[in-house]
Amino acid sequence: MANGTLTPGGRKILDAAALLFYGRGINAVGVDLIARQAGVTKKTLYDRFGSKEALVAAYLRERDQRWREWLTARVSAGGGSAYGRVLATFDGLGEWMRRENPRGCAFVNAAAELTGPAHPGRAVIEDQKRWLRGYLRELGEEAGAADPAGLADELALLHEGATVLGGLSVTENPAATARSLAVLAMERAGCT
Amino acid sequence: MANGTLTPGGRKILDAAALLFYGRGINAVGVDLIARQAGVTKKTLYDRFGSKEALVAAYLRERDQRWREWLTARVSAGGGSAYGRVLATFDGLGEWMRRENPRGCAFVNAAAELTGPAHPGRAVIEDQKRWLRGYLRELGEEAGAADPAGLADELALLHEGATVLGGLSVTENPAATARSLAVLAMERAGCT
DNA sequence: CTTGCAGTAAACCGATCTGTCTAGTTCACT
DNA sequence: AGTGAACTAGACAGATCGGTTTACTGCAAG
Repeated sequence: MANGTLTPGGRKILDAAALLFYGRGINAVGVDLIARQAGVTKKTLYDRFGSKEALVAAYLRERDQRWREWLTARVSAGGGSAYGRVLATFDGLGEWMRRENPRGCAFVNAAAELTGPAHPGRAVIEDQKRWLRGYLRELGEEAGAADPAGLADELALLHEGATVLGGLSVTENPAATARSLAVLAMERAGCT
Repeated sequence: MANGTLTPGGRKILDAAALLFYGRGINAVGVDLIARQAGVTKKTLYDRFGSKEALVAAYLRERDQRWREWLTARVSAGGGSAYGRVLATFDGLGEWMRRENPRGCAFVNAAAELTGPAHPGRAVIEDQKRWLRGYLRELGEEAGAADPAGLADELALLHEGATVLGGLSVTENPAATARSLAVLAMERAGCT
């Protein structure tokens, strides 16, 4: 079920599901609505994905992949120093939030709904969070942080905080706030 | 429908609802289950609260109230300086998370599920976030922050970030991490 | 030419959803 | 003694839930 091996019907279903799941919540969206919105019958949906659970997991997996590819590409494209690359993750986050995350982090939202520990979506959520922390740790290491793991914890916390505040639109520009705190964190960590 | 004016049946319903809504998600919990868990009939539930929407709002309202009272009491009881009171909010958050927030912020989780703008719970969520920011702003002011509003944005972001990470249990002690970042933010703000 | 995959159309399943209703009981207050 | 509030018990309604099934069409590859 890799991305390329998706039938046209499957593609339409996943696109419709992504929009509906993120916009209205996972439990609030039924498979009938997804199929209708995708212009596809329910049979096609079950032929392609097998269950709603699996469709949810596929939705999260694809969103995770898109975010990773987009962020790493944007950070690499900047061409700045290692120090600058860490800060670029916050600029990237801000842009992503504006464009794709009006309702906050899709994974945090999903975690709020997928309470059963057996749900296949839970593994995807954990993966997503673990990846970001690992990525930030790498960048922190390259920037010469004295304690890369500790710095990664701080940076991850800033990322999550910004995303939540952006979703609740309680603050003006949370990504910029997070970025300015990241500067302090990096200075303390001895980054250059 | 103030807290004290709640009938015994209403009390049991609200207690059961709070446990179920927070633990399993709002949309995943039906009124039948709430009534059964409360040892009460559905009629009582509808006589007391009128609708599930209203019950959800009441649940959020009460949780908000409990959090506010607990935090302010804890911060005041410390008896420290204004500077110390700001940091005490993070100690309080850490304790609260350990005791009451294993699944993250109830309001962020609720916001993920209550996507309809007309839902009465949305106003409670906004209130909750606005209150925390205002409280942090007051404390920052007392601590002599050059830009109390800006500092409040930073502190609120740290609070939310810690809560989210705590709910996903991706980091060891997110409240302590947030607290250490808060120190940096306060130093920059010129707090004494 | 045929096999098999991707798809449509639509009926069907049992369970559960929010919400309503009737009928009757307990109990405190006046 | 009488009233009204709070409650139990349980049937009922219409909609929707996730999921299955049967029958049929279009089409590309061997």
